[in-house]
Amino acid sequence: MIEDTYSMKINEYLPLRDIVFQTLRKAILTGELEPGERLMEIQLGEKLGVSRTPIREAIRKLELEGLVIMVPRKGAQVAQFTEKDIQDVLEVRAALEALAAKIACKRMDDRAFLKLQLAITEYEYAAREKDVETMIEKDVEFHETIFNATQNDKLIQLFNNLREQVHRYRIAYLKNVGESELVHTEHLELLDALKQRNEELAEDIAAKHIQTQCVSIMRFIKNKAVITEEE
Amino acid sequence: MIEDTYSMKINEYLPLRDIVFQTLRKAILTGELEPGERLMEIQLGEKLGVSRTPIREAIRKLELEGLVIMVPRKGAQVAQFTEKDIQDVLEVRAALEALAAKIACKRMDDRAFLKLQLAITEYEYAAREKDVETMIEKDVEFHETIFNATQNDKLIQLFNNLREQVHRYRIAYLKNVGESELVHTEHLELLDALKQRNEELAEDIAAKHIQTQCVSIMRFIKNKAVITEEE
DNA sequence: AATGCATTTGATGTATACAAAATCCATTTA
DNA sequence: TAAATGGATTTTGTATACATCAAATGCATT
Repeated sequence: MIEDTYSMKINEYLPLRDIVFQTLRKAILTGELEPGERLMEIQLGEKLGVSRTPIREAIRKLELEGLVIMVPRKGAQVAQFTEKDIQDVLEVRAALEALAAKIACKRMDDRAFLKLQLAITEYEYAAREKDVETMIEKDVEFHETIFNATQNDKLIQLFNNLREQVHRYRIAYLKNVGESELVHTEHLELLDALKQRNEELAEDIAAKHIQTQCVSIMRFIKNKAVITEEE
Repeated sequence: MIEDTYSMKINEYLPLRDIVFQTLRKAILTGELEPGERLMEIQLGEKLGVSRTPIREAIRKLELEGLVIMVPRKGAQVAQFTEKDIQDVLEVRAALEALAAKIACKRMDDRAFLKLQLAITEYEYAAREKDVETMIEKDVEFHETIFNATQNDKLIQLFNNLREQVHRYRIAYLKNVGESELVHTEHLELLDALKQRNEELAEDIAAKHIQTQCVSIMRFIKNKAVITEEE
């Protein structure tokens, strides 16, 4: 009873700054706020119905996360994300996915395996209906399950950070049927390696999987660049 | 001339929040602010001679970095860092060091090799005089040189973050002569592997090097726990 | 003496006020 | 006509004021 009240309160209570933080973050990641766009405190405050204080505190967090950059005496603007930034992030993420796969090999139990299998299957269903939103969701679920299995909180934290950094570029590239099937295949392979408890193989597949993504995203960006230039 | 003025201004101008951020961060990492200690805004503001606003914004960043945790309606307190946290961080760092070593293998030039050699030598000199401060400095320099050689900004950023997370626990364990010699030896081995451009070997040594550190720090903490209990 | 309730204190969360800097636009001058 | 200058406007950086909540204190009652 006491725990119930307590946990309720935790979920219930959210400072405005955290709501603003999540709101702005989502807006940046979905592209609603475009790279280079200025984040003006009063304007955002009016839009969200809060004062400058929570806005500023949210911006401080976004700043540390690298989603916005501060120009002295000019305020915040949405960070530009170059191709190199994406490659850098994915290079690191590949290493972390490999690490996660290695650790998960030791620690995953049947329940976790079933979770992975479910995510894979639901991904497949979504892919058939070209429901990209759900596909991404299930893809995230697949990787999240592996990271959670490591029980390494720092690793999980970094994964969440890196994942979101490239999120905006993943939204669209899965629309390509070829890519989406490749993702499916690689997920199956990884699950298999994990079940075999073959650490080296799992590491290898996990890293390669991200490298594949990197190539896909790069291709996607290059195409998009051409498209948006026409607009 | 214009560039000069400009760059001067960049270095010259620092918002109070950033000064406060760096100050508090250092205080936490050096242990001046102890784990569990509350960070009260008014009190800190009086101490540092600023108002609550910059204090709060600094705390938001420390919060995202994981150095302080927020208790709803109770404010910030210095994060407790358990043994598991250290192990988690070092497990991740080992993977990142391995990645850095692999990439550095491809990219390091003679100048970088000389920098490493210099750091190693200066470390050795400092070790002879039991100048722990300089030893740590040179150790950091060694690893930093490798990470910088990767030219992967995200990797460098994460390294800086992880490095600082365990900094407070490294201050003392190098005092042990045996540990300090082991560090020296492993640095030499890594430099050798890098010069050979042997990626697999370099990865391996780099990861093992951090694992060694992890074991040392754990041993150090266990000893310290006994000591501080007596106090 | 212990418990329960009211008051008070003090801290956080949020909003607003003020100052300095940067930007923009119009006017002026060469 | 183009460049420069000066003031108005806007925005950030910082400080302070107000509201809300939590815990502590103290007093009264049992």
